[in-house]
Amino acid sequence: MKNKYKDESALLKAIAHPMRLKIIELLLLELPTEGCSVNAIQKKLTIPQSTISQHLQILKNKGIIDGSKTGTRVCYRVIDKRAAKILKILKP
Amino acid sequence: MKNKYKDESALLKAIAHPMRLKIIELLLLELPTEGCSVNAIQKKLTIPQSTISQHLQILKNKGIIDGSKTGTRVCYRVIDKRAAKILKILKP
DNA sequence: TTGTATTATTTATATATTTAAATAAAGCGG
DNA sequence: CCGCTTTATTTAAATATATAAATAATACAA
Repeated sequence: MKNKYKDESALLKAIAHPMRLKIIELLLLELPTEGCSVNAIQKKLTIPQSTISQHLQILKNKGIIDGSKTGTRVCYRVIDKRAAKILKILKP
Repeated sequence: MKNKYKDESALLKAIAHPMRLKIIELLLLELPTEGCSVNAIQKKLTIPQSTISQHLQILKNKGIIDGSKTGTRVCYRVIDKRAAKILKILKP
């Protein structure tokens, strides 16, 4: 049977968290001017680094973001178009 | 502080379930020809009535759907435009 | 009124998610 | 090499979610 919405719900579930929505917003909007590193994200939010890394891994595992490492830093960016579209619907 | 994404994540979380996505799809697409009652929904899916009712209450509590009762039946319909838009993004 | 159909709620259990601290790993500067 | 910075992972505990059975509530029909 088709139309089981398994993948789709997994995508939504990964996005459906206040912190992760905020992270996606940061990566979409402030990535050009400010940084895209974990550290840059952490400076914006007020939560421990490990928590941020964990959220980033959740997003990465679903293919919503991707990270490119240079030195010790990792620059994350949003690669799933649907995530960006959904964010625009939520905050038009 | 603004932009906490609390409401937005609650909306997504309510939608982020295979069964609930399917229910929303049914209500959006088959509501004209087929029925919009809990029973009509149950005939499409293969899960117990109580489970469907519970999913419907979750969607209703977030204002995603609304139900109008006539007799013993309740006709549900999607009232949140964002939910419909998100579904269209997921299944274009 | 009695029974039947439809939907909602309660209860219990299993599973998943969230969080932060602690620790590990990996690269760079001195 | 040593210490520092940056990021990831593991662990444990708290909280939330999902599921189905059982039960309740309601309206209608006979």
